[in-house]
Amino acid sequence: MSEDPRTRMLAGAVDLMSRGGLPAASMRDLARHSGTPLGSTYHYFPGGKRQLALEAVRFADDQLRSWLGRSLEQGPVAGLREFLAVWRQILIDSDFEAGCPVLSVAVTEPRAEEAVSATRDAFVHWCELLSGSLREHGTPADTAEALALLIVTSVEGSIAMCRVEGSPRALDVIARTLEELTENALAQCTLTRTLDS
Amino acid sequence: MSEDPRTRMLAGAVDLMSRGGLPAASMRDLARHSGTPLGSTYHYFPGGKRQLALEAVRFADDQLRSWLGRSLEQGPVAGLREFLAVWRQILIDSDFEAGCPVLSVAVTEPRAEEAVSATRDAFVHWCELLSGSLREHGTPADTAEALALLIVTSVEGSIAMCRVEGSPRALDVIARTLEELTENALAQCTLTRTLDS
DNA sequence: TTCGTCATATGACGACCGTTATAACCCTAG
DNA sequence: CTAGGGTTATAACGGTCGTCATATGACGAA
Repeated sequence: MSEDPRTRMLAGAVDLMSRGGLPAASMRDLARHSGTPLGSTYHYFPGGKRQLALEAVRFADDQLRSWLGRSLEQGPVAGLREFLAVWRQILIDSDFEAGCPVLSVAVTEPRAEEAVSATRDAFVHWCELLSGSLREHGTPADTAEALALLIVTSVEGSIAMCRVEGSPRALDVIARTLEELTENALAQCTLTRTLDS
Repeated sequence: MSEDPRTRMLAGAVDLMSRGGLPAASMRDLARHSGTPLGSTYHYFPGGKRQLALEAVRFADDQLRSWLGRSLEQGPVAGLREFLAVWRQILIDSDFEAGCPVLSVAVTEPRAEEAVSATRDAFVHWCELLSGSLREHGTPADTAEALALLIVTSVEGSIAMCRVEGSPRALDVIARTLEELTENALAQCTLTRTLDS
């Protein structure tokens, strides 16, 4: 609750962004929402809203990468489950008013903004974490990449769909399919390895 | 180019929305963009921006449903290809500045707005069109629904990802996977029917 | 022609935006 | 205690937003 103001502002910006994209995260709302004075904003973020948006996206990216990386130590399926569980919790905790902050910025901002390239980095990071874990467990590189991309994109789409439906249905339905596909990719590789030996 | 002003405004609103969500579609920009006077906006849309947003989402929904429905007459795979091709074209024609207008509104707007429930309707419509075609070709209902949901969500996520990447890569990669999954679902059902007879 | 209706044009209103300047405050160093 | 830099508070700037009132034009009906 009482971290340093700068971190509080970043976390607040992530939360506001996840509810309506960057336009919904006004400097005044952000100051009120994070319990910091409006005047301080430009003390911590001299670059103004652009810098704040950029750092907020990276903040959300780092946070999810940390969660995802830790749970991937227990294998790709555990990582997938964590990936899904995190977003499901965010949806439910916010009564389906919040979604993925990275997607919100990706959709909302003009493509030239630095914050947008940070969203691309975030998506790529998540894909690489997942596909890397799949490859470590024997999945061929192209299959791993395709499956990781399918996971990230369908989860992002599902988050938005859940938000407008006011229900975690979409996320739960694709969860089953994605788990099957992942287990399938892993089983196929163990089969291959068995045949090779 | 010279349809009635009301339709021009709706099409213009869809285009602006697809580039940065509803906040990016200001009434002034829309008037300029669609070649209609600002004062006329409230003549055609007395409900103001809310009504315009609602109708614009339905407009985009109807348009895609028409395209999708027509191509689905040639089977689920043809429909899937059309679904992907439409978005790919929009991305490329706009130099990756435009995405899915429905997703933009879904992410941008507070959940209480009527326009948001129109986005939910759109997503549901597309899922139903796809899953309906799959069922018509013998796929079991639950499999059809899960696959259709996976298609719509992953395509939506991919559109956003392509936009920030400035490349159709994501869409092309998931296209292959989705086609395989669809053909698999169809093959499995014909196999089942063969065994039954 | 005169009127009335539909469409276009213009300008203004209050509200909020991002941003900045400036004044008050706290707290540690000397 | 005093001095001074880092932080907080307040007010204001120009600009854009959605919205509306009003004025001007087009044009068929009486």
